[in-house]
Amino acid sequence: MIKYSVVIVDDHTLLSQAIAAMVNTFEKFKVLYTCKNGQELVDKFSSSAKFIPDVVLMDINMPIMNGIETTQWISEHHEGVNVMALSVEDEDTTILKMLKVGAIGYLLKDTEKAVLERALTEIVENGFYHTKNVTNLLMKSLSGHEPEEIKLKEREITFMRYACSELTYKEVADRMCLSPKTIDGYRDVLFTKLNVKNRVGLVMYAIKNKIYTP
Amino acid sequence: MIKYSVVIVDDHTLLSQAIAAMVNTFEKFKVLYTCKNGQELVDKFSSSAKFIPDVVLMDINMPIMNGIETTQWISEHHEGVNVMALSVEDEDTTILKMLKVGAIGYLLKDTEKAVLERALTEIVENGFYHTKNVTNLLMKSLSGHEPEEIKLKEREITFMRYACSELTYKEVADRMCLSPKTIDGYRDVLFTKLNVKNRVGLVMYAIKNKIYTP
DNA sequence: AAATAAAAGGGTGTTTTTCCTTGCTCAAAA
DNA sequence: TTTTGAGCAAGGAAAAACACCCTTTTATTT
Repeated sequence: MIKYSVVIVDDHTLLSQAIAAMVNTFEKFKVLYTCKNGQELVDKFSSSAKFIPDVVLMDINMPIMNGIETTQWISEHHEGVNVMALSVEDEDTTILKMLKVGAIGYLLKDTEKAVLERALTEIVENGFYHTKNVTNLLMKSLSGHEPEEIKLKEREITFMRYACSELTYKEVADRMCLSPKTIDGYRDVLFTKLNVKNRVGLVMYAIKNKIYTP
Repeated sequence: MIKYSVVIVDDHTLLSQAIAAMVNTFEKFKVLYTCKNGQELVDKFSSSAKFIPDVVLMDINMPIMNGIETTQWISEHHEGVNVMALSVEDEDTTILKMLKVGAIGYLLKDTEKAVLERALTEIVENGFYHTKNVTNLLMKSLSGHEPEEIKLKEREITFMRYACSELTYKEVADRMCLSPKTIDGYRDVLFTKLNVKNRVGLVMYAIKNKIYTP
C-alpha cells in the first residue's frame, strides 16, 4: 500500500517528534522528516525533489520563519503540497491569515488523535479539511467587512515600544530625540488609528499584536 | 518484561496523545492513560489504586488545576509517584516552583525523543533527572537570596485586572462598588509593593505574573 | 481588653496625560 | 504651478493619574 508522506514543522522538538510517532501509527501516512522552523523546510524542499511531501503539518509560531511566511512560500513554489495549520491559538485573524496564504486546513492542538487522522485523510482525498469553527469563521469573513489591515510606521512602532515602559512621554521624547509635543502627536494618531482610549489600550494593542513582548 | 507505567497530563489533547504514542515506543514504558487537567488526574488517582502510575509527565499551564497545584497534591497524597514537569516556558521562577512542590525533573518541550527516554529511565532508576540548565538554576537559587514571594490580596488582584483595561480609575471604582479614593489606595499600595512607577508598570506586572492574560 | 492589621474613605496639591487646534515644511499629485 | 497631504512641532486647557498626608471602622491577635 502506498503511504502518503507527511512533514511536520514545529519548533518544539518533542512535540514534532511525538506527532511524528503518532502519524506513523496511521495506516495511510508516514513521516518523511521533521523541521524546527520554516527556513529548514525551505532548505529541504530546495535540496531535492524527494524531500517534497504530500502534506505539511505546520505550526504557526516559530522563530526564524513563521508558519504564515512559510505557507506563503510553499504556495508560491510547490502548489501541489497541502499545508495544514496546527496551532494552539484560535484567534480569528491568525486563522484567516493562514488560510489566505494557502493553508487548506486548520487544526487546534487540543484535538483528538482520531480527528487528526480524519483531517489528514480528507486533505489528501478531498483536498480540504475544516472544523466547524473554521467554516463558521470563513462565512463570517465573507459576509463581513475585512478588518482592513492597520499600517503602522517605523517611528510609531518605536514609540509604541517605549509606551510599554514606565517612562513618561517626556522621557520617551528624550530617548527618541524629539519634542514632547511630537510624541503627543504620535500618541494621538495611534489612539485614533488603533481605536483605543488611553495608554493602557496602546500597551494592550502592542502586546496582542506582538509589537511588544513582555 | 515489566514496563513502568506513565500518565500524561496536558490540556492539548493532540500533544498528550502524541507523547503517549511516543512513550509507548519506549521499551521500558507504557502509557496508562492521559488527562486534560489536574482535576481529571486527581479524580483518577482517587477512584482506584490501579490508576496510580510510576511516573507522571505534567504540563504546567493548564486550565482548572495547573501543574503546580497538581504536583503539590501528588506530593501530599501519593509520595511514591515521580512527577516530571514538561513545559514550553523556561522561566526560572516557574521551574523553581515546580521543583519546590515536589517535581523531580524538568524538561522543555523542545527536547529530543532520546532525551525524554533517558530522562524517564533515570527517574525510575535513580530517582531524579535534571538537565544542566536546571542544575545550574538550583545552584544559583541556593546561593542567592530568595525573591521573597509578594503576597497580593483578592481585592488587589481584582483591581489589577481592571487596571489592565481602558477604564479610568473612577470607572473601575464604579465597577468594584467602591469610592474612587479607595481605588487610589489600592493603586498606591500596589505601586510600592510591586515596585512600579505607574499604571503601565502595573499592567506589565499583571501580565508577566499571569494575573491578567491579554 | 489592648494592640494590631486590614479595609474603606477623605483632603490637597503636583505631575502627566489627553484633547483640540494651529502652523510650518517638504514632496508628490493634479 | 497650485494643491494636497503627510510628518513634525507646539500651545492651552481640562481630565486623569500620582503622591502623601490623614481618619474611621472592623476584624484578628495577643
